[in-house]
Amino acid sequence: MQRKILVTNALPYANGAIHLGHMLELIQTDIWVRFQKQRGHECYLVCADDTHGAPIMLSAEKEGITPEQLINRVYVEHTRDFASFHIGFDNYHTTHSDETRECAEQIYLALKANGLIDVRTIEQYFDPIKLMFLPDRFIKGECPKCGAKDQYGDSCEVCGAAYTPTDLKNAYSAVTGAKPELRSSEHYFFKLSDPRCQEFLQTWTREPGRLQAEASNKMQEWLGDPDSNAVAANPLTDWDISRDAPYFGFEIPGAPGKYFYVWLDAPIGYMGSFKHLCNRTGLNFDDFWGAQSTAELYHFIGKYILYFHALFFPATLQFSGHRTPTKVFAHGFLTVDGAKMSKSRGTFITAESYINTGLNPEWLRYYFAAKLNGSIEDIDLNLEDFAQRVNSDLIGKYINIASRAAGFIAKRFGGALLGIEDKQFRADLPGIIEAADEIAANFEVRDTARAVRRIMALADTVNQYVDKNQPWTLAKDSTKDAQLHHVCTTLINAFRLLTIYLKPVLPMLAANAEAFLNVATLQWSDAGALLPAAHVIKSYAHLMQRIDPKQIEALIAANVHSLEATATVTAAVAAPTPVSLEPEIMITDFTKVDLRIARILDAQHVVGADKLIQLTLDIGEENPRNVFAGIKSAYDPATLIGRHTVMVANLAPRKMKFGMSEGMVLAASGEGSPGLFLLSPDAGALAGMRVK
RNA sequence: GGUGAUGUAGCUCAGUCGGUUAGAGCAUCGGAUUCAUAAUCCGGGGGUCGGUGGUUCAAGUCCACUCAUCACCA
Repeated sequence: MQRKILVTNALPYANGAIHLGHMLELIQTDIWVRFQKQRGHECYLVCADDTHGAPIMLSAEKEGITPEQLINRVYVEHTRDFASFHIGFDNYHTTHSDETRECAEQIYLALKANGLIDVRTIEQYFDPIKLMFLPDRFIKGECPKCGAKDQYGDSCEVCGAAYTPTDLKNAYSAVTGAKPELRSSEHYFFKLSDPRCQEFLQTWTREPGRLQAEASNKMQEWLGDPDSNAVAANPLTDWDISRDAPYFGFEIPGAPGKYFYVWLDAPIGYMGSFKHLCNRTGLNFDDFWGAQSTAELYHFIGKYILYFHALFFPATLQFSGHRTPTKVFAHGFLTVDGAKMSKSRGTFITAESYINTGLNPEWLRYYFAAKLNGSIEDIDLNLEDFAQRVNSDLIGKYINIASRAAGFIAKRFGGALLGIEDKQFRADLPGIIEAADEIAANFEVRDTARAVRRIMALADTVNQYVDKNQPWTLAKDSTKDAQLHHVCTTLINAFRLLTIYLKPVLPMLAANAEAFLNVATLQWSDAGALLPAAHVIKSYAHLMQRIDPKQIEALIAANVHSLEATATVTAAVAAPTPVSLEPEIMITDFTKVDLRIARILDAQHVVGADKLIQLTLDIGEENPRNVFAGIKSAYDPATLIGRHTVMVANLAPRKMKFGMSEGMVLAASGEGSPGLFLLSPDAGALAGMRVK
């Protein structure tokens, strides 16, 4: 039966770069969603940038731009990073949108009509120069417990004490340095202390399957024990959902100068993003969010925001006429080499730096998949282990299978396969077909670590099969052609099955493997059948490069003191040597140049060429273009496959030493400064789009 | 300080309901092989299961305490 599934992952805050901690969650979510789609289910992944709040407002001000300008810029950066790691969002939106505003207002008004909104006056620190109330994080002072200086308003980094800003000694505003004043103001509260909320959450958080066991335990701490006769030891307090102007966010209906707190509209951003998708595609919003919805709804989050997703958000949904999440999936933190990510050690690794250093995003996808098991345990990225494991598993075990068989199939049998009986295959390589259900079950419960272990164990048995049958020996005896053909066909079929199993984790590699196998997009159900007799496969080209430990070193180097590095680059760019421009042209001259977005289908070294890389480019034509590009000094072909760039599509074909070049790709370079930089369109651009 | 987790080989991790001699991959060592990008196969070495105490015929597994790490809360 086809399931109807909506998935979200936590909204990244629009105030900083995407780093590998974000990628852990994005990759986990993407693998799960790709798996569901591959299984034939109706499944959507939506997310958005979280754009509201004081930090955004103040950051923008510091840069001398509007919050809108800031979040627009960050949106471009974020979506670029997601695309480069193959995160397949069905919609990536922003919380600063009409859709999110509509949802937030509707929810607020419904809660209000339900008697769950309370207004009361509270006292808060106020910056007398900036004329704004200060969030806890923007008040600093001396720790009331240990006396450490320059501590934030919520907790002390030196002694670990937690307190409120008013406890700080010699408090000052982190924005202006002024001494903050206590001022009172009316705030709006969501009445979580209402018995209806308490009762609902006590039941909801304990329902089997809603939360992971560890998460459910943790929630009981906040909710108190419903089985005890005493009043819950730790009853929920009402949740302050308003902030005073100036605040970058949505004004609360009927409350001039009051804005929704960013954490109210952030999860509602899931709904806003989905609504945007509905408006685009005609999906029915209420089928997924209405109180009567029978669709499945899942939120992937980090464990540190369980509080919001397992308590506040379900309660706001429940009492505003919506359905609640089917399940909330929390994951742990990412550490690098056993420690918190650190900017000074270079382990605070941004997604952008990972890609720019030339590392393949699927290496990271595989490594994370190999470690994620669906629990909320922390995950460590051990860089040495990362290189060894990816090289050994993916290249040594899995890809090697195709590589070992393909040569014989091409040279001896013209690329054509033998027909293999299902029964025969199961006898030759027991377990490979049979494992499909078990591996699927592992993916379903997000135990990708177990799935990967199982798949690699299968790859081991395939390599043992090669060793046992020694195709290279068979190849020397002309009477054993049929046997050789059988062995190699079995191997290609095994490779195809493993590709099906790995596809959620390695979508680009799988796409390239599909091209090699000359098959249509592989669905999970394709594991039920082998390739037919006389099926012809394409010639084999290496599907993935090994990790060179030097690349890891370069990655760390690129992230050490990343702030200074950025500053240096900016300075270098700011002082270019004066350039002499080409003679002025008219627009008609320019439009003669037909620039197109090209997707790099394949990139290969050119034997005998010092500077060239051979590119296969898709610009939406029937046949892909063959283009030679002089970018070998700056790019590793393997890292180019799958990315988009810009090409001159109407350049006269030119015969080169190594073949016909049907266009050129564009790259930036500077006189005297090293480096060569291919152009990339922002996320969303499709192969064949005109650039003008 | 309280609560929730985690701790198993050099590294990364399995270990179900308590049940033979605690497993795998990688790394390392020895051998084989040459189809494959030095890839692959066979074999060896390597562990007081963080520590202490308990329950039990039997504990990596259950209980108590304790140490270390992480998070949340006060």
